[in-house]
Amino acid sequence: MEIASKYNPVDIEKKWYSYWMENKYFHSEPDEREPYTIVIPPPNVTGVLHMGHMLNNTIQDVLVRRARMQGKNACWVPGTDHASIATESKVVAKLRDEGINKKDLSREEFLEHAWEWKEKHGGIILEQLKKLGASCDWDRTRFTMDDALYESVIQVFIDLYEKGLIYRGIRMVNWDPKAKTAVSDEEVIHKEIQSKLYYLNYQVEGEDEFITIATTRPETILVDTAVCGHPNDPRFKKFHGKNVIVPLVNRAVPIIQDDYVDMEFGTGALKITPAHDIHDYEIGLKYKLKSIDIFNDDGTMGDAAQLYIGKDRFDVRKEIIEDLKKAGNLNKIEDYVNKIGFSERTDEVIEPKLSLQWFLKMPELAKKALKVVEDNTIQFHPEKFKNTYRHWMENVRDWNISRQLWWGQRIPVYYLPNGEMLVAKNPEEALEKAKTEFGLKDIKTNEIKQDEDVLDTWFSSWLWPISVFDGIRFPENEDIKYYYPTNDLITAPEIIFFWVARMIMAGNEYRDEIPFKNVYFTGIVRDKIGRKMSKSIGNSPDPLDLIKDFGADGVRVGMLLTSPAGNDLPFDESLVEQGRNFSNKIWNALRLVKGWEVDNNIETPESNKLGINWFEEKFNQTLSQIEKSFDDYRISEALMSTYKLIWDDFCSWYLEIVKPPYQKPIDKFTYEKTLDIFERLMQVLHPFAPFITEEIWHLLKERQEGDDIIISSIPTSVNFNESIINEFGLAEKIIGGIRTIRREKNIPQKESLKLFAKNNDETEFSFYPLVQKIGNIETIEKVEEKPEGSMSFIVGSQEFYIPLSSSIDVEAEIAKLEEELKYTNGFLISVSKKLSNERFVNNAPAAVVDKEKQKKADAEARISVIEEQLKNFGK
RNA sequence: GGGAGCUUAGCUCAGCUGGUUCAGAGCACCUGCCUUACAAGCAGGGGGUCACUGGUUCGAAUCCAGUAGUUCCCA
Repeated sequence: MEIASKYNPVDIEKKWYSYWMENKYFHSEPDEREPYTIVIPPPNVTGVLHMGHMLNNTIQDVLVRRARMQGKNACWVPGTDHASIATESKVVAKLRDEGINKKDLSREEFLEHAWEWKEKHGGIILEQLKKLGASCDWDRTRFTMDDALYESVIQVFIDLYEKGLIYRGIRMVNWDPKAKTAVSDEEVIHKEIQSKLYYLNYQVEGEDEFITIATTRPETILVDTAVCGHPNDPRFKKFHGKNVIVPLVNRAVPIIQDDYVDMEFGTGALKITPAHDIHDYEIGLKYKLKSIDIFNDDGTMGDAAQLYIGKDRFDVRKEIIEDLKKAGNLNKIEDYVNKIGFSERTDEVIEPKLSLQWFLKMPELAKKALKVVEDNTIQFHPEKFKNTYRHWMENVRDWNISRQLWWGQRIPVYYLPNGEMLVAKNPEEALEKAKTEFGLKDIKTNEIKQDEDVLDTWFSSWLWPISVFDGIRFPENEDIKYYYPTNDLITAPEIIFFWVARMIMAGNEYRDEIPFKNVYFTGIVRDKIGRKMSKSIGNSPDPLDLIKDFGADGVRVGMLLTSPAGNDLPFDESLVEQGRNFSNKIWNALRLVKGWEVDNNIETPESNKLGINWFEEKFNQTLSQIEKSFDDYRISEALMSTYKLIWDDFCSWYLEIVKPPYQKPIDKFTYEKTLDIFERLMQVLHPFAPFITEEIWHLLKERQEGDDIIISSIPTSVNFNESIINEFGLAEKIIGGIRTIRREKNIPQKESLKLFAKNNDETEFSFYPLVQKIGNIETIEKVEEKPEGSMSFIVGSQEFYIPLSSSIDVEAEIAKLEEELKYTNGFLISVSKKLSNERFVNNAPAAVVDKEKQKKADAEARISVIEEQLKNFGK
């Protein structure tokens, strides 16, 4: 068979992915087997695949493929979420490019455009995931605005409303003037910003005096409704009960006193703007101050400002300072660093704004959701995220669930002409309820108005593990009963509150059960110098290019090799290069094995038998480590063990041991054993590198239809004989000794050597035939004395000699021995010290003391061997 | 301002209940090899006072306290 010397993934990956799809291997239906379920963290319908998705979905695929090979009924549900803010703004922008203003469209017309956009761009990420090898059950693909999921959200809203957990209220909310909607606290990112502190003089009404206030937001003074000082502050006591004049607009506002004010900050005087600051708002409530909103929804000045109407808030800030300066009210300007909130979605500066919003009460929901994590009913990996989770849960605030947008589930609240409201699944039901429950027998459809707002996208995502199985609408359906709770959730710590916490709440509330048993938090993929990968910096490679260049397997392996749970992944192309090289290594192992000609008449050489026996033990030892790593969710560790098992143990040792001489045939037993081992290795690797393993699986042996690695049973570890592995370790050391001498003396591998072992009580090394083959050793014999003109090395306390034709550098030999003697003596001293310490001998466990005694004996034996050698050199 | 975490080789990290080779792995680096599976390779090698200080202990990278640096979360 002719096989290319370099592995070429492109065609192979395409071939197998379609093959798996055709055979429905990713599809799952409930049956008698144990289920294994993962729901994908639904990517934004607006997004394209980035490196974070690659890492996250690779891990999911590894777990799903492994579960499938363990005989579980594996189901990985894919899908997308509607991302109301992001999508709506994209659609608005697209319409703008076409000369259409959203304001000119009806809600229905706009939604038509939005759906059109979704149909066109919505599936991109999912298609890209296929290139990565993701074995999602594509027949189960869901979208948070699908009818079933939409209805589920509405049903849940109604239910929570009826339970009294949802309420409507005027609150200070985080207003995003770009998206023109409120966002939740979790969607605000606070950043330190270099700004200015402006000191402004307010004249006291009827006096010649001024009060100086300090503010970072001079543009809001126009709607100030008070100035406040600390009750104990002598600077303001005398003004109590008087008014000050707000500059420029010349409005009189009261001087009030409250201990909220920090006397040390600024001038100790605080301007109060209840409509635009949460603390001012509270003071406003306390002193019954008027609350005047100065801004329009887009962040421009509204009519209430009286001045600068229609201008942007940041432009006004510059302008008003000039005007204040002219009017003589500007005292001074200082540099000042403060924290400003930015919208997570649009990066716009958040405007605190009073507005009428819908909220979900959190304390009760949070309490239960905290408990299941605290008691490890749900396990976090790594565990440290429990702390973050606890902290948030214990300080949780009500969730603002309304968004002033159109793209999303419209809030199912209907207002009657008299201002009363009701909740209903749809307008028809609302009408019915108005008639029956509110006694409005003659009311008409157009007299009932539905709330204009939609629900926060997370208000659909939090139901995801339930709603993808339609478990909200039909709680007793077969799917939800079988697949829920899901097993593992793989996600980023950034959305632990947005999503993870809320899914747990929803699970408790609607299934009375946790949504998943384990949460694996991935890190952030960063570039070489530690920056987060982002489109704007342009420091992210295109994942699809990477797959093209290095193969999906190479990318998967490369990413996972250095990515422990919860740790950031500093991405470097050398990683995927390593992954690609690994594919190539395996590929060439295949070339070697498939190049062998089998001769049924050859006996199996002793060295091969030894190699095979050793590898079986080693395989099981490593397999048990891999299993343990998986149990602990140490995925990268599991991969590293697999990597070393294949590269080091199989390729570098095993294949070299059993490899027949050039152009000589191989015996049947070794050949079949080797195929068998190779096959098992590919199974162990399959979850990490699905494509190349499937290809090799089919190239190794003739397969019946349906005998595919993806659905094969992954090997499980059995007991292994550690002493065989240890003895092989000694063989490795002997070979190492031979190689060192070859290198030092420049003796090529082709030139065979003789090896002598000092005859002593040491047990016979069973691995000698293997040493002979790998070391190219003609004969191994026992001798009483070191042969003339030979070099030596020691393994344990066994001496070996290799006679050389060339002369020996006696001085160098002596120096080497003396060096070693010095080290061993030092070691002996430290061990002896320990053993002569009575407190150690008395307090340490017997096993530990015995070990130390053994170490001492070994060191002594070794010392005497070295000393004897030195004696032979006449020292 | 409050809380949590981290600090081990040039880089990314292991190191589970203190006790073999407890100072490790991969990559990077250096040396020698185009050895007929693989130069996307082979065989070797160097490199760390385990942040610092103190404590507990027969014994500390490991447990405790403090200090410094750093990251994240919350306000």
